[in-house]
Order: sequence, then structure tokens, then C-alpha cells
Amino acid sequence: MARLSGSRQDYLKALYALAPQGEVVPTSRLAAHLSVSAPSVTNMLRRLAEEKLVLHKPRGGARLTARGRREAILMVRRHRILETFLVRVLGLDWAEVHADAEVLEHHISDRVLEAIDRVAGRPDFDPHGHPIPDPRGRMQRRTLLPLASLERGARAVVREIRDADGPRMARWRSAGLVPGASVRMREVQRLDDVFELEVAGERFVTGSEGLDGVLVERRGGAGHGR
Amino acid sequence: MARLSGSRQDYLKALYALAPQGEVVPTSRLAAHLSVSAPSVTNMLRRLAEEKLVLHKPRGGARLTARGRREAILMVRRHRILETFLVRVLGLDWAEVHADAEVLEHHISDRVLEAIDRVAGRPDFDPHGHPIPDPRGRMQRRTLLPLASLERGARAVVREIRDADGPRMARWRSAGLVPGASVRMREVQRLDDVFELEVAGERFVTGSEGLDGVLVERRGGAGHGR
DNA sequence: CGTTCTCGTTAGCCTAGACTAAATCACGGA
DNA sequence: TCCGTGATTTAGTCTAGGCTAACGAGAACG
Repeated sequence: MARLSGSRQDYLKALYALAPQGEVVPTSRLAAHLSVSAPSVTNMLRRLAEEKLVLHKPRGGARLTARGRREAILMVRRHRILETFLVRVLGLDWAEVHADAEVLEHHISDRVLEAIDRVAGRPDFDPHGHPIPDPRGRMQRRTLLPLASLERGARAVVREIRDADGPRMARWRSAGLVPGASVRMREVQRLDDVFELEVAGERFVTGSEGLDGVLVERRGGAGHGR
Repeated sequence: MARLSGSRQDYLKALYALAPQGEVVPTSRLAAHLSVSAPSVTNMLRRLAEEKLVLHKPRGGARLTARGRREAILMVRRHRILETFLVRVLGLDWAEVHADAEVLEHHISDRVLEAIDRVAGRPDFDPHGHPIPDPRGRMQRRTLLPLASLERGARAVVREIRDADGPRMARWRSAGLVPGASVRMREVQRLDDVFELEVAGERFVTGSEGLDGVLVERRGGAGHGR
């Protein structure tokens, strides 16, 4: 199968990001996500439909075909392996590698991808905690819940931190709020929109903004972890 | 300074490859080297001249300006660091990494380049033995001579192997004819176009084809190396 | 000194993938 | 039912970087 252009890859990736289960996505949502005009989207959807990568019902939005979905998941795989590699092997900061991975994912050969996957230790999760699909598109399934939904006293382990802006991510990281960290909910002031947590044993107070991007796995037991 | 397009980078790289000292290069040579038509070259040279990256005397060929040369040398640096990284860190075969480096050199950020240079051990030479320019464009200077020019009995160390086709390179490599290997000239049959060498102590016989791409550094002494 | 041949340039066209402006569809409310 | 409005598509342009065909300059040769 001929190599898809970088632009096509971006459209498929966007469709997958906006509708991982293959739901219909309106033209305008795609345009906004990709920062292009609506006519550009219509135009590209027509081509992708001809190539059987999407189903495009005029004025009825678009959704991925099985083939399109497969390609999109491969892009996700490439991206996450690259991010993991940039952090674990090259030692770059995990809050800063996204842009580089975004570019490289379009230009890396299967051979090089395989090699960096190997030297990165065949990771199952990227530095943000996102699962990395295997070459056939399957990935680890976990049931995670937003950190903010924990009730008082509940313990959990941070598993995933979805893209947040740089400064917030930096603050979280310096407080130890990273994938793998154990947390306990201490107080919730919904009126003041403030959460008081224990992160790896340390007190940490934060506003709720962006906090729904922090996903945790509930930990049993009520012991005072240390 | 705005990022140069991949195409522009290729033209500058080609000009540098064909005229490392900044000599004038005819349009047709560039076209052949880049596998594009002559009008495409004329067209691009006009643009590069407007951007002060080349000097283009209509019907008189083109040559790099100081700025163009700087950009070209940076491309060489990127390429050679990438090749070294692909071999030393990712464990790929040095005869096969050229194409990957060719693509990636256009898309790698300075940050990632710096990091792979670091993990590759800040090499001064790439896996073919080519010197890697430093960030300011300077590189190690060596006086090398073609292997085929050695007289009978002379000893030398292989320093550089310029691109040869895959099969030949594979044969040389399996015989130990790689950068760093010591060699001794045993016989030269110019009529039959055959060279008999000692490579790392082993007898090795080869035709002359492509052999001028193997550059060596003469070794003093007449001892029977082992 | 004129002819020829080679090489380079001009002219015009193509594709991918953007864009804006204008047209049109579909749906909800009167 | 009809109309207004917002979303979407159509129509037409633009840029980068290719291409082929045709033209022209200058060297080489008779």
C-alpha cells in the first residue's frame, strides 16, 4: 500500500482523536481541530473517501472506515513510541517532546520505528501514561477515573496525564504529580474550586482547571501510605 | 531565520557535494545529481539566488554563497550525526542507514539533533568514516589516499568508505574492509584489474571497481602486522 | 563567417493542499 | 408552510515544486 501523505495522516489522526469509536464527526469539528478552513476539510474528505479511508456522507459528517482506523491507530502508535523514546533514551523533558514527535511520526520508517521501540524497552505506555497500541492496533485497557472525582480520604495511583499547557504540567511535575505517583484526596473545596491532595506523601493544593486530564486508578485499603 | 524547505535543503546539499570548495556547478550537473529536470533546477536556482543562498549567473552555472554553504554544511552535519546514531544507538546496519538519514535530516529539530549527538557520543566521524562538521562548520582534516594507489607491500589503515552499492559494501564488510581496519597491499594485477590485499591479517582479493571510494591513511613501518 | 549542436532558459501546465467568497442545504421557529 | 440562520459545499485562487515543449545563446566546426 502506497505511503499516505503527511496531510492525510493528520486528517485520519484527527478523526480518530475526535471519535475513537468511529462516530460521525462534523466537518467543522475537524476544521477546528486541524486549524484549517472548512472547505479544505470537505476537499480532503472527498479524497479520503475515494481512497476508502473514510465514509463521507455530504452534509452528514465523516467517519473512519476500518482501513482508516487502522492507519490512524498506527499513527498513534508511532507518536507514542516516539515520545517514549525521546524521553527515555534521549533524555528530553516529557512535557516538551510532543511537537517533535508530531513531526517525526510522519517521516520515520518502519525499520527505525522498530529499532527505537526496542531501545525504548518496548513500552506499553508513553510518558503521559497513554497506552501504546501494538502493531496490530490493540492496546492495554484500563478503567481510570478523573482525579477530581475521588472522595475524601480515597487513595489512588496516577496513570495518565492528558496534554495540559506547559506551565501547569511543569507545576504538577515538580510536585510529583506524574504517572505512577500515589495520591490521596484530603480536602475538596468546591466553592473555592480548590483540591487539597497528598502526592507521594506531600501536601499539594491545586485549582481544578485542567484537573480532569489527570486520570487515576483507585487503590484499595485505607492505610496511611508512605 | 525561517526554516528552509526540504527541497531547498536538497539543492544546497547537492551544490556542496558537487563543489565543496564553492566552485561553479552547471545546471545539468545539479539536475542529474538531484534526479530532476533542468528547468526545475533553473527555477529553483532563481529562488535560491533571491534568498542569497546561491549566486546564479544565467547560463553560467551556480555556486553557493557563504550563507548557502553554511546551510549545506549544517545538512551534512545533521546527516552524519543521524547515520552515526542509527548505527551506534539503534544498532542498524551502516550500509542501510543512508535512506533513513536522508529523510530525517529534513525534519529533526535542533533540540533532538543535540540529544542524539550526545547519546551517540559526540562523534567526529560517521560510520563511513566521513568527518562530521562541528556546529560552526569546521571538521577534522586528514590526508587520505585511495587504497588502490598503495604500492606493493605498503601498509595503511582504512579511514573512509564512500557510498558504494549495497552488495559490494556487504562483501567488503564481511571481509573486514571497514573504517579502522588495517590493510597491506600484496599484489596488483592491473591487466586483470585485480588487487590482492591483506585485511586485518586475512587475504582478500577484489576487483578495482568502486575501490577508489576506499580511502586509507598510510602507516609507516614494514613489520608483518598481525 | 555561417551552420550546428548542446545546454540553459522561457513558457505553459500539473498536483497537493491550502485559502476566500459565494451558493446551497437543512433545520427550528413563526 | 415558509423563512432565517448556521453549517457545508462549490467555485475559483494561490504557492511550492515538479514536468514537457519550444526557444535561444554560444561554442565548435566546416
